[in-house]
Amino acid sequence: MKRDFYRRPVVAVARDLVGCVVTYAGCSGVIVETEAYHESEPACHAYVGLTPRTRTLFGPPGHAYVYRSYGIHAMLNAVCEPEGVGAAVLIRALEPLAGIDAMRSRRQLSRVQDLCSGPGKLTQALGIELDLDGSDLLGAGPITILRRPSAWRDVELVADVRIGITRAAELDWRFCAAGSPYLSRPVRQAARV
DNA sequence: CATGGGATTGACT
DNA sequence: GTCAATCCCATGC
Repeated sequence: MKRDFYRRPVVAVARDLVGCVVTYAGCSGVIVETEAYHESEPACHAYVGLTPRTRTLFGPPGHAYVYRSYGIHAMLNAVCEPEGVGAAVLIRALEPLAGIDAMRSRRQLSRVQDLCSGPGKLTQALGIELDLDGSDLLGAGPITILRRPSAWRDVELVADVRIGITRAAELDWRFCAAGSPYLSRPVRQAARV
Protein backbone atom coordinates (compact mmCIF):
# COMPACT_ATOMS: atom_id res chain seq x y z
CA MET A 1 0.00 0.00 0.00
CA LYS A 2 1.22 3.50 -0.77
CA ARG A 3 1.18 6.41 1.64
CA ASP A 4 -1.21 8.36 -0.62
CA PHE A 5 -3.81 5.69 0.10
CA TYR A 6 -3.96 6.94 3.70
CA ARG A 7 -3.57 10.63 2.84
CA ARG A 8 -7.28 10.83 1.92
CA PRO A 9 -10.56 11.49 3.75
CA VAL A 10 -10.69 9.02 6.62
CA VAL A 11 -14.17 7.68 5.75
CA ALA A 12 -12.98 6.73 2.24
CA VAL A 13 -9.97 4.95 3.69
CA ALA A 14 -12.17 3.10 6.20
CA ARG A 15 -14.28 1.76 3.32
CA ASP A 16 -11.28 0.81 1.20
CA LEU A 17 -9.47 -0.99 4.02
CA VAL A 18 -12.19 -3.65 4.25
CA GLY A 19 -10.85 -6.64 2.34
CA CYS A 20 -7.21 -5.64 2.85
CA VAL A 21 -4.82 -7.90 4.77
CA VAL A 22 -3.04 -7.18 8.05
CA THR A 23 0.17 -9.10 8.70
CA TYR A 24 2.27 -9.17 11.86
CA ALA A 25 4.88 -11.63 13.10
CA GLY A 26 3.69 -14.58 11.04
CA CYS A 27 -0.01 -13.96 11.59
CA SER A 28 -2.38 -12.41 9.06
CA GLY A 29 -6.06 -11.77 8.47
CA VAL A 30 -8.46 -10.00 6.13
CA ILE A 31 -10.01 -6.82 7.53
CA VAL A 32 -13.78 -7.32 7.67
CA GLU A 33 -14.78 -4.39 9.91
CA THR A 34 -13.52 -0.80 10.34
CA GLU A 35 -14.58 2.49 11.87
CA ALA A 36 -13.55 6.04 10.91
CA TYR A 37 -12.61 8.73 13.45
CA HIS A 38 -11.93 12.38 12.60
CA GLU A 39 -10.82 15.34 14.71
CA SER A 40 -13.98 17.25 13.74
CA GLU A 41 -16.25 14.98 15.78
CA PRO A 42 -16.13 14.41 19.56
CA ALA A 43 -15.83 10.62 19.53
CA CYS A 44 -12.32 10.99 18.11
CA HIS A 45 -9.39 11.21 20.52
CA ALA A 46 -8.00 14.00 18.33
CA TYR A 47 -11.06 16.14 19.09
CA VAL A 48 -9.21 17.61 22.11
CA GLY A 49 -6.33 18.74 19.93
CA LEU A 50 -2.64 17.88 19.96
CA THR A 51 -1.63 16.28 23.28
CA PRO A 52 0.92 13.59 24.18
CA ARG A 53 -1.76 10.97 23.67
CA THR A 54 -2.81 12.19 20.20
CA ARG A 55 0.67 12.90 18.85
CA THR A 56 0.58 9.88 16.53
CA LEU A 57 -2.94 10.73 15.31
CA PHE A 58 -1.74 14.10 14.05
CA GLY A 59 1.40 12.64 12.51
CA PRO A 60 2.02 11.44 8.96
CA PRO A 61 -0.52 9.01 7.44
CA GLY A 62 0.15 5.29 7.05
CA HIS A 63 1.35 4.76 10.62
CA ALA A 64 -0.17 2.71 13.44
CA TYR A 65 -1.98 4.44 16.29
CA VAL A 66 -2.15 1.95 19.16
CA TYR A 67 -3.69 2.90 22.50
CA ARG A 68 -5.00 1.16 25.60
CA SER A 69 -8.74 0.88 26.08
CA TYR A 70 -10.46 0.26 29.40
CA GLY A 71 -7.11 -0.39 30.97
CA ILE A 72 -6.92 -3.78 29.32
CA HIS A 73 -7.08 -3.90 25.55
CA ALA A 74 -4.83 -2.51 22.82
CA MET A 75 -6.62 -0.90 19.85
CA LEU A 76 -5.06 -0.84 16.38
CA ASN A 77 -5.72 2.13 14.10
CA ALA A 78 -4.30 3.37 10.78
CA VAL A 79 -3.51 7.11 10.79
CA CYS A 80 -5.11 8.93 7.84
CA GLU A 81 -5.42 12.33 6.14
CA PRO A 82 -2.50 14.75 5.67
CA GLU A 83 -0.03 15.29 8.51
CA GLY A 84 -1.51 17.82 10.93
CA VAL A 85 -5.05 16.42 10.64
CA GLY A 86 -6.02 14.07 13.47
CA ALA A 87 -7.84 11.10 11.94
CA ALA A 88 -7.59 7.31 11.94
CA VAL A 89 -9.35 4.10 10.98
CA LEU A 90 -9.97 1.62 13.82
CA ILE A 91 -9.45 -2.00 12.71
CA ARG A 92 -12.32 -3.79 14.47
CA ALA A 93 -12.30 -7.37 13.13
CA LEU A 94 -10.29 -9.78 10.96
CA GLU A 95 -10.99 -13.03 9.17
CA PRO A 96 -7.92 -15.07 10.20
CA LEU A 97 -5.71 -16.29 7.33
CA ALA A 98 -2.36 -17.44 8.73
CA GLY A 99 -0.82 -18.12 12.12
CA ILE A 100 -4.13 -19.40 13.43
CA ASP A 101 -2.55 -21.76 15.95
CA ALA A 102 -0.53 -18.87 17.42
CA MET A 103 -3.76 -16.86 17.64
CA ARG A 104 -5.49 -19.75 19.39
CA SER A 105 -2.64 -19.98 21.86
CA ARG A 106 -2.73 -16.28 22.73
CA ARG A 107 -6.53 -16.16 22.87
CA GLN A 108 -6.96 -19.49 24.70
CA LEU A 109 -9.81 -20.26 22.30
CA SER A 110 -10.27 -22.65 19.40
CA ARG A 111 -13.16 -21.30 17.30
CA VAL A 112 -11.73 -19.32 14.39
CA GLN A 113 -14.75 -17.01 14.44
CA ASP A 114 -13.85 -15.90 17.98
CA LEU A 115 -10.15 -15.17 17.45
CA CYS A 116 -10.27 -11.69 15.87
CA SER A 117 -13.95 -10.67 16.06
CA GLY A 118 -13.38 -7.46 17.98
CA PRO A 119 -10.78 -4.67 18.22
CA GLY A 120 -9.34 -5.93 21.51
CA LYS A 121 -9.51 -9.55 20.41
CA LEU A 122 -7.52 -9.11 17.22
CA THR A 123 -4.65 -7.28 18.91
CA GLN A 124 -4.50 -10.03 21.53
CA ALA A 125 -4.61 -12.71 18.83
CA LEU A 126 -1.76 -11.12 16.86
CA GLY A 127 0.24 -10.08 19.93
CA ILE A 128 0.09 -6.35 19.11
CA GLU A 129 0.90 -4.09 22.04
CA LEU A 130 1.39 -0.39 22.74
CA ASP A 131 5.05 -0.38 21.79
CA LEU A 132 3.94 -0.52 18.13
CA ASP A 133 2.31 2.90 18.37
CA GLY A 134 3.75 5.11 15.64
CA SER A 135 5.22 2.26 13.59
CA ASP A 136 4.95 2.32 9.78
CA LEU A 137 2.24 0.25 8.09
CA LEU A 138 3.62 0.34 4.53
CA GLY A 139 6.23 -2.38 5.01
CA ALA A 140 9.03 -0.67 6.92
CA GLY A 141 7.54 -1.63 10.29
CA PRO A 142 6.53 -4.91 11.94
CA ILE A 143 2.85 -4.48 11.00
CA THR A 144 2.06 -4.35 7.27
CA ILE A 145 -1.28 -3.76 5.54
CA LEU A 146 -1.53 -5.22 2.03
CA ARG A 147 -4.06 -4.42 -0.68
CA ARG A 148 -7.09 -6.58 -1.26
CA PRO A 149 -6.47 -10.11 -2.55
CA SER A 150 -8.30 -10.70 -5.83
CA ALA A 151 -11.07 -12.64 -4.08
CA TRP A 152 -11.86 -9.52 -2.04
CA ARG A 153 -11.58 -7.04 -4.91
CA ASP A 154 -15.33 -6.40 -5.13
CA VAL A 155 -16.32 -7.09 -1.51
CA GLU A 156 -19.82 -5.82 -0.71
CA LEU A 157 -19.89 -3.30 2.14
CA VAL A 158 -22.51 -2.41 4.73
CA ALA A 159 -22.44 0.87 6.70
CA ASP A 160 -23.73 1.24 10.24
CA VAL A 161 -23.28 3.39 13.35
CA ARG A 162 -20.08 3.00 15.35
CA ILE A 163 -20.02 0.76 18.41
CA GLY A 164 -19.42 1.67 22.03
CA ILE A 165 -19.30 5.47 21.76
CA THR A 166 -21.52 8.06 23.40
CA ARG A 167 -20.78 11.16 21.34
CA ALA A 168 -21.38 11.62 17.61
CA ALA A 169 -23.14 8.26 17.83
CA GLU A 170 -25.37 8.97 14.83
CA LEU A 171 -22.67 8.81 12.13
CA ASP A 172 -22.68 5.73 9.87
CA TRP A 173 -18.92 5.43 9.98
CA ARG A 174 -18.67 1.69 10.67
CA PHE A 175 -17.99 -0.44 7.58
CA CYS A 176 -18.39 -4.21 7.39
CA ALA A 177 -17.96 -6.92 4.79
CA ALA A 178 -21.56 -7.94 4.09
CA GLY A 179 -22.44 -11.32 5.58
CA SER A 180 -19.06 -11.95 7.17
CA PRO A 181 -19.16 -14.40 10.10
CA TYR A 182 -16.12 -12.69 11.62
CA LEU A 183 -17.67 -9.34 12.65
CA SER A 184 -17.47 -8.05 16.23
CA ARG A 185 -21.23 -7.61 16.22
CA PRO A 186 -23.96 -7.97 13.61
CA VAL A 187 -25.03 -4.90 11.66
CA ARG A 188 -28.44 -3.39 12.33
CA GLN A 189 -31.21 -4.84 10.22
CA ALA A 190 -31.93 -1.39 8.79
CA ALA A 191 -28.30 -1.04 7.76
CA ARG A 192 -28.29 -4.15 5.60
CA VAL A 193 -28.35 -3.72 1.86
C1' DC B 1 -1.23 15.91 42.30
C1' DA B 2 -6.11 13.58 42.47
C1' DT B 3 -9.80 12.27 39.91
C1' DG B 4 -12.67 10.17 36.36
C1' DG B 5 -13.81 8.20 32.10
C1' DG B 6 -13.49 5.21 28.27
C1' DA B 7 -13.35 3.40 20.22
C1' DT B 8 -13.93 -3.67 25.40
C1' DT B 9 -14.34 -8.22 26.88
C1' DG B 10 -15.78 -12.23 29.36
C1' DA B 11 -18.18 -14.05 33.18
C1' DC B 12 -22.27 -14.24 35.46
C1' DT B 13 -27.78 -13.55 36.72
C1' DG C 1 -29.67 -8.41 30.67
C1' DT C 2 -25.58 -6.59 34.37
C1' DC C 3 -20.88 -5.74 35.88
C1' DA C 4 -15.91 -5.61 37.12
C1' DA C 5 -11.16 -5.58 35.52
C1' DT C 6 -7.38 -2.15 34.98
C1' DC C 7 -4.25 1.62 32.61
C1' DC C 8 -3.40 5.84 30.25
C1' DC C 9 -4.00 10.42 30.18
C1' DA C 10 -7.01 14.77 30.00
C1' DT C 11 -8.72 17.74 33.08
C1' DG C 12 -9.15 20.53 37.16
C1' DC C 13 -7.68 22.01 41.58
